[in-house]
Amino acid sequence: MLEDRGHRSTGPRRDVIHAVGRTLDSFSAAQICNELPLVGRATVYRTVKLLLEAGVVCKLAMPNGEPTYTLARIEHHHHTICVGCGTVEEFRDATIERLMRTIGSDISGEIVGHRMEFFITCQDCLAKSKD
Amino acid sequence: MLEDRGHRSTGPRRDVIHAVGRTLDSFSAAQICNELPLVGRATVYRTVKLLLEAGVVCKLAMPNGEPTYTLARIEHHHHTICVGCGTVEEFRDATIERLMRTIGSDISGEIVGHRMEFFITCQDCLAKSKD
DNA sequence: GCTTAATTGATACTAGATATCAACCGGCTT
DNA sequence: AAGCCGGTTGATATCTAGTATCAATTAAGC
Repeated sequence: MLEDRGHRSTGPRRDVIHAVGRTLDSFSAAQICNELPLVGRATVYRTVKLLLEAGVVCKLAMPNGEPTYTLARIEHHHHTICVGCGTVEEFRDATIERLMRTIGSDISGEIVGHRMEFFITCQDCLAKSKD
Repeated sequence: MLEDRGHRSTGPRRDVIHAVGRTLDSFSAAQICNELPLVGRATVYRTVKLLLEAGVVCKLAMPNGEPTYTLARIEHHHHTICVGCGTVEEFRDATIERLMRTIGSDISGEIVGHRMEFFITCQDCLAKSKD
């Protein structure tokens, strides 16, 4: 429990964090609420927000706009989202980081961050679509 | 009114489209509702959705996640969003498009689209921050 | 002008998320 | 071990963005 950023280690928080840790690729706040009926909705959202601020999870939007959270395993990364099955994966590419630096000159103002998502059809879905 | 994609040209729709056309960089659906108290909320959302489907406007998320719409003046483009004043601008760079093609090999699966936003501090805000 | 199907808008509703606030409890002190 | 105290909790209410319903309206073709 690497959380203490000035916050208390409480039962509900541990529960939420464990539930999040158990997820494979992505999860929604509602999902966590279902898994933990004993923990209040508000607490789930609050805890997820803390994790978000701590950089432990990422919040991103599915192609249809529905918000989703994912565990951030890699420091700085982007995401691939399969439009077929919704699977989210982390992805990092040096080319992108290089691009960010070179592109700075094309933009008036100072780049302070960026967000980038790739919508893909994953191998599994490609295979399935061949039926 | 380049709208007719199989939809009727009605008063309320024209109102919404004019209101959208009047916006400078970005707008929210709620904003349009305020400007047009005579038009029902549902109709505003419906019309914006039509414009979205027609590719006339883009929907994107501000740094805080709040959804915003912008007029799409350029065919395929990305956005810069000033974290200071929230101004949204369109932006297009051949380097990015090239990147998309080269990056395909790093991703397992087939890229069907991408989303990319730059968070910046614009010139105005940079100037202001020097006080 | 008439017909008809698309459209409208009031209302209700959903989902994601935050505000409120009294009760609660983690962590420290003693 | 007992006690304090502010951070935390969770039931509830509220908010924002957006969609569903459905009777009443209206655009567009005849």
